[in-house]
Amino acid sequence: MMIAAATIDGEAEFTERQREVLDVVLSLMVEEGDGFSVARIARAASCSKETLYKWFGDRDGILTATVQWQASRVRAGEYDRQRLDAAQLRKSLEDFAANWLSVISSQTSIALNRVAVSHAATAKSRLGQIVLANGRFAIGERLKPILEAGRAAGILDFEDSEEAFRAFFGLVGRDVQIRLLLGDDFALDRETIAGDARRATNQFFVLFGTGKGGKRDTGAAGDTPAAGEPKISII
Amino acid sequence: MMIAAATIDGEAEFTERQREVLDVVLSLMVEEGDGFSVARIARAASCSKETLYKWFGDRDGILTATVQWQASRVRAGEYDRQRLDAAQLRKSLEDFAANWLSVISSQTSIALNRVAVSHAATAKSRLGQIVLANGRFAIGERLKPILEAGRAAGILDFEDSEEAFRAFFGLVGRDVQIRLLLGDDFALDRETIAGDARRATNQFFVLFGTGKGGKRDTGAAGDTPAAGEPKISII
DNA sequence: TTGACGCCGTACCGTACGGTACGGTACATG
DNA sequence: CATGTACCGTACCGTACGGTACGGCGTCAA
Repeated sequence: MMIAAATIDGEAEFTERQREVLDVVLSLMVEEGDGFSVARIARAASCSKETLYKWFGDRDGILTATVQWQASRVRAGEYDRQRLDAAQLRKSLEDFAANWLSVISSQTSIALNRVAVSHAATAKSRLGQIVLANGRFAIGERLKPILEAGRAAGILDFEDSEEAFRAFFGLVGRDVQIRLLLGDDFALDRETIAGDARRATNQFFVLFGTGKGGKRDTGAAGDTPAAGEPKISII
Repeated sequence: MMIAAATIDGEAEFTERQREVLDVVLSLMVEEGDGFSVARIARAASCSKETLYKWFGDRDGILTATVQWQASRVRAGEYDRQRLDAAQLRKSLEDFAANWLSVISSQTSIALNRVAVSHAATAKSRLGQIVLANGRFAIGERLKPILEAGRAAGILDFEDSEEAFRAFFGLVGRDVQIRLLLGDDFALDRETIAGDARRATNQFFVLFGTGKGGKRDTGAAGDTPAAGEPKISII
């Protein structure tokens, strides 16, 4: 009984043992996509199939719980936005971009997105919605206040923060995610990520900056501080 | 015997009957993802499973042939680049963007990309590479000469045409493809596509235009000519 | 007419999977 | 100790799928 439930936003409550099992499922996803059987999960996690079905209902419930568990795990990292000058805003955006690039290029994110995409074809799965809510839309809701603060401070200029965010999204991500999802294993090391983040931020400032304090160049970045560990989530 | 073979670039040769069958497979993909059996294909296409296996080898061969058939089908549409002034270049890019947006938001493209993404998890399938070659990289190779012509004419300024293309790619696509792949069924009608294409082109000119003849605004587009039918491919 | 060929429809086979049931064990509670 | 609970390991079941085999039919060429 007592199937572990959770919301689309990833607010799931799992026991310690359940989290262990879900981590095993996650590693299976990374290694084999979603082409593994429930029996394989049970073997890898040293638990019984009966327990898995009792906890999560069915196979799709196991995958859903895994995605929610991953989503709820990395919820930390609030970007400070006091002391807002152009340099500070630029650094925030750059960190944000680097962080997001490191997330979407991680094996975990690729695996989760692949599974969610393949399950999105058959509408009877919420995986796609969950990944969207905790990926694309979560970072949108987290970045837009920063952009709006930049506008309030006279550093940025745009009408719709959603549109501004989507432009930033495109400048940062470009073709990275679709290429990775389709199996193009091109390298994306720390230096590349940092350079891409810097370039995207520069381009964003060219498009939406007011000029009050921002440098302007659209070329490739030179030396730039390495991005920190991923603080924002997700998927 | 005689399994129908084709290259990664989609240069496949199929008989009329084979093409009929592959179109049926394509419609099945659109309707049900890749969760259909070979028996289902045979029933829907009124052919025997034995014939399918004879033609395409195995199930993965059927899917691969379908992707290649779709890729080889829509190979038309070469953008003219004589008479290159800024307005002409701007229109080319705008058409290109609108065209690509209409392609990636089509049910066919979404279905094919979903199948390719899910199969990219297990390395024993070429689907991801085929879609990449005929999607992302094909449009890159088709657009970059246009960009370089614009640079040669003094209208655009960039160092690396690949980087310029990727910026254009990001400005046009933004979050559209990943949202659609994950099942976010948001509307993308002709007017929206035309407006997005115009906005992206404007932003691209802001970033990479020399100013020799291009208007400059980054805001949302007003009235704009509707995009034509998809002329460039693909997937 | 005969035979070869290509294809359809269907039956068949082995397997692997999702899901359930059951026995056994550790532990906690009274 | 007795009882209940939660779980593991394994066996089991029904089904559905990938892949193969076979009979039959239309076509075409000799």
